Amino acid sequence: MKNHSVLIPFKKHQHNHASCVKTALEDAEAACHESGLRLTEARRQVLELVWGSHAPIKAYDILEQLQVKNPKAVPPTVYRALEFLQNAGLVHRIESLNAYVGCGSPGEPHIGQFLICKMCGAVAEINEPKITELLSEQAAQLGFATEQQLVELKGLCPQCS
Amino acid sequence: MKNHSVLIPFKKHQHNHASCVKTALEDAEAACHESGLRLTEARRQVLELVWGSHAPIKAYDILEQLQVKNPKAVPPTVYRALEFLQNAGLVHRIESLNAYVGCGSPGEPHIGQFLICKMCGAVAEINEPKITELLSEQAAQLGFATEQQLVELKGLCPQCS
DNA sequence: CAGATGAATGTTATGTTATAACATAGCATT
DNA sequence: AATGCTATGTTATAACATAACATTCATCTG
Repeated sequence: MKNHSVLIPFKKHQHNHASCVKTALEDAEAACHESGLRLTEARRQVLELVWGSHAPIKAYDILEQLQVKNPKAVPPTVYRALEFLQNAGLVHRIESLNAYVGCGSPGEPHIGQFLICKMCGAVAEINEPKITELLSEQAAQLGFATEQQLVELKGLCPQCS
Repeated sequence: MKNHSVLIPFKKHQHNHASCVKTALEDAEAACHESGLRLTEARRQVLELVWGSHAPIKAYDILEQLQVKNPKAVPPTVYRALEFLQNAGLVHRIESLNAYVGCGSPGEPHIGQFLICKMCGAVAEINEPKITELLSEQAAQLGFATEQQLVELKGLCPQCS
């Protein structure tokens, strides 16, 4: 029984990484075209690097890799691209790691919940309305009007536990 | 009807800040004595500064205030104290703000959930088992064994909304 | 197609957050 | 007093992020 709320499942070791990145980039192109956003070369390259690592990747690691193809890349280059990609709903920032992951449902802004494996670093993104609703509801009982939710769970993924 | 799961409620403007800090420090002393931990002067001072600000306070702001009383304080002074206080369950780090708040139930390690007001910066800490359980449960359905939970909601507190 | 406009990128510098690594001091037990 | 452990002092630097201003590029408009 497939759980449709899983946006990025934990990956099997053997999955075809190259084609999975390719698909993500094509989806991103489509989503940007759809909404009139410009997925420029710099942005596309950063997105490719983010997807290239299934574990969350840090800004300066992106920078280092980016500099191979683009020697004049500097921190603002990366942070600007990441900002764009986050606004476009193409990547998420993992607050507890200062790192970034590709988003599982590009183009549709949504509330993501993240499961982060302490052992292998893999991340799964889920979008479980039950969680979202319970959180908003509990907050509302205290008179708090929720605008953003941050949910990050750390533990062991199926393969590591 | 009081909700016992609220560990640190949003404060009224008029509450007696000084006595509220004093109580927190006394509780901390007691909790440390209980568990054989040493609440040294440096640690006590940092804890006092954290409680002195009801909004989350940043490490370098703590440092600046600490230096008034202790001119040789440097970043490691503060970060070591904060690490101790976190392990002792006396303060929590708010990941999305890189800042720290006093813990509402000192000494008892627990999973805290935070409501953060975007307007005034106030934070409320709750500990709602329903949330904790739902998160663990949903994760478990994907074969993920949760060890830590991070829940931070941003929005407007009762006074600001 | 020339010129205007705004978005994107280049560039330099710096701000902010956090830790490594090693030396010294303080405290508790023998 | 000698030992060993915990805490603190000290210096330096690592890691993360943005400000501010200059330049280039794409797109539109007349």
